[in-house]
Amino acid sequence: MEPAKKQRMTRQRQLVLDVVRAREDHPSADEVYLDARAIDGRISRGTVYRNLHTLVELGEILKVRLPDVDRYEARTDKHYHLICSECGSVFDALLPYNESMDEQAARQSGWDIRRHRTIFEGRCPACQSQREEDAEP
Amino acid sequence: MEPAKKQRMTRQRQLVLDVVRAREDHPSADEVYLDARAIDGRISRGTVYRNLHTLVELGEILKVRLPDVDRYEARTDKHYHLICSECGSVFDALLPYNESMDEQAARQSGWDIRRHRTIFEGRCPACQSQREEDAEP
DNA sequence: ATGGGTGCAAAGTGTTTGCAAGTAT
DNA sequence: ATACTTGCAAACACTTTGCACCCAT
Repeated sequence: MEPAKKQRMTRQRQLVLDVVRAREDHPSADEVYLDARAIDGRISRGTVYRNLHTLVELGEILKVRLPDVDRYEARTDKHYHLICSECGSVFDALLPYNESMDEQAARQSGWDIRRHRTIFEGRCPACQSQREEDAEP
Repeated sequence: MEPAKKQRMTRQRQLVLDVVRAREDHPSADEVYLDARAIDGRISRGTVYRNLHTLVELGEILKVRLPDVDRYEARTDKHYHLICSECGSVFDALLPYNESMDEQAARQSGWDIRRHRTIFEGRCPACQSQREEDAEP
């Protein structure tokens, strides 16, 4: 295992953390960069990417792997996500994390299961109402 | 909605399909390309990517979205996956697809949920035994 | 002081696409 | 004959990285 070097809290790292915490949605790395850039002006994309990784390692934020890009959020407990296949927006699901699925999967497979990640796909309320007209004939 | 043009079954498309069907694991696009290339020699990466997409649309194969790259498989029913965080190998889970989670999520969120995708993360049996020595003290 | 962090820009990775030629129907 | 498909290579989108300088501890 690695020596686990001690991390510093730099101005930039704090800024990245603040930006993620300030957003209710699930910003991509680039969106975090743009927000941070609006405040710092000199911060670079590389720094944002590096700090997002570091903060995930530190357990300060969560990375959500989605079809197109990775997104980040300040909520760090295990939970599920909903993604709208129409507009691409992402929300946290209310449905509680199902621990027993990990036990079941472990028992059946012989794997040492650490966790699972679940993403629900569908249409969000906004996109549903926007499409009331094109129902099947 | 689009006109839905009629697809042709070209030699290359058939080859891509055959290659995915011939593999028990979950090959990436590039792995499919290499297998196909071993048989065709003239097939290009672009063609493999295009045909993987087409075959997914046709429902002939399934795309599995994983952390690093997308992978493909011939099994097309809804099912879960296990990924080993050590060696990266991917397996189908035995655990049955839980339809009621979609209903629950829909009820709670007001979304029109079509499906969910679940990936279990852990260590496969091979990697577990390979590491028996570094147990916690 | 010193080793982790930053900004910059170049390099990677995996995937998509424009185009002229080829081919399934 | 028609229009979908191919091979090629260039273009893309997102992310990582080498390097010299900087700064939190």
